Amino acid sequence: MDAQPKTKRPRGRPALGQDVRDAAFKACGALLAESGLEGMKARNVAKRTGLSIGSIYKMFGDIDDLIREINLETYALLEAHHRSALDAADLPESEVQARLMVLAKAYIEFIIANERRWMALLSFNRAKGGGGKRYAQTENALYGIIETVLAPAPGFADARFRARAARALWASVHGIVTITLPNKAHKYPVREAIAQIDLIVGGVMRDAARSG
Amino acid sequence: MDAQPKTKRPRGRPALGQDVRDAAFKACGALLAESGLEGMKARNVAKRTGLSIGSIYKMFGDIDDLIREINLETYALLEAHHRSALDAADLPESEVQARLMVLAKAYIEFIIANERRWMALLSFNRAKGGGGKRYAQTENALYGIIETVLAPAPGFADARFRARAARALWASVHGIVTITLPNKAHKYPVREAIAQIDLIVGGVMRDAARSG
DNA sequence: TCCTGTTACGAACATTGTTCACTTATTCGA
DNA sequence: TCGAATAAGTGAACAATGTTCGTAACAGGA
Repeated sequence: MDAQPKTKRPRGRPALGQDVRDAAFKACGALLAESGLEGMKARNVAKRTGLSIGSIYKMFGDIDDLIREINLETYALLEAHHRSALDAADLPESEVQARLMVLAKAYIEFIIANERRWMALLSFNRAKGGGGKRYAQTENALYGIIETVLAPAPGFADARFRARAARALWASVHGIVTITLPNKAHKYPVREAIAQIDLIVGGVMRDAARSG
Repeated sequence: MDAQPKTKRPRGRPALGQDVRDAAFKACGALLAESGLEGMKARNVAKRTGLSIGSIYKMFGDIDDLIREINLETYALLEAHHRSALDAADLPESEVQARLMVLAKAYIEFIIANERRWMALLSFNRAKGGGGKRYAQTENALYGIIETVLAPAPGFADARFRARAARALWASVHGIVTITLPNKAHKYPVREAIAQIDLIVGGVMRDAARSG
């Protein structure tokens, strides 16, 4: 039901529909994947979608808003990728360290598969600050995954400690991946990143288990 | 001696001297500190120094080159700050974990005191890639400090392992600081960052001591 | 004094974000 | 059926900024 909206259209030229907006947004994603933020110019998006510059501005506000929206999508994709990797690994919940490594590797995979998207997110956030509440929400979702994985481990019974550890571990993985993957000094940057992550995660987990 | 250069000036209009270049570079630093990369426009630098735009381009190549040079200076300042903090703390070399925490706190202090400089470094490097060999060199100097501090700790005798651990720890601290300090969710972001760092560093150090 | 080579200068160009007066498409009322 | 009203799309035009390059300024030599 309610396939046809009961609200009569007001008079005036018909507005561009959600479908057009979606197409334009998709075009942005394609542009980003092809040539990074450099390629995501208002005029490029307009050309791709057959719209005028003015319409792009009507739909997305200014370019920064558009980039924030793309970045939000990137976060969502990242979260989805993490969840599906964890599902696919199908490890018992007691295998906490192994499950954390699955997440870390999923992060690396995601970055490699979505390099420009990821760079766009980082560089934009550094330069102009994050996107407020909606960003924070998505970040918390990510931390939530880690907290859940961490829960059964010995030494992580306290929820407050677990929350802090989840954030610390996530940030550490993020730092390692951010610094190591683009570093040309390593012949196998992925291996090196994983080794470093293993060093940190292993250390923290074993220590918590013993001191717990 | 050799106060006056023996090489006669070639004919032609006198070139802008190194002193002018230094002044212009300093002006860039001031501009950066005042208003971030946004303020470091070619025209602003020209106005500040009383030079023409053309001269700025002659001296620094394009704007990206200029930013890379500023970033290189930032790295150097950071390294100096680390070294002096370590000296000032005056802890025995055996107090490895405490000395690592001194370094981490020095990092935090530096970021707070040089917020825009630091953001410029990160966002530019994310967006356009680092500055090649000279960057790598300075980064290695930073890792070198940590390796040195790490050396006396039990479990870090192997040089290769120590090098990896130094990079992993540095990256972790970097990640934590990068994510936590700008995060408005925390009432005391500095304390939170230090607590997270302590969790990671403490875990890794104690684990290494036990696993030998 | 004039010539020549070097360098600084800044007007001019290209690109890109952004706005807004105008055109277009549609509905409503007569 | 038609014109008025109105909402929305359009793209020329503006502003800011990176970058280039023809020209003027300057210093040494003839």
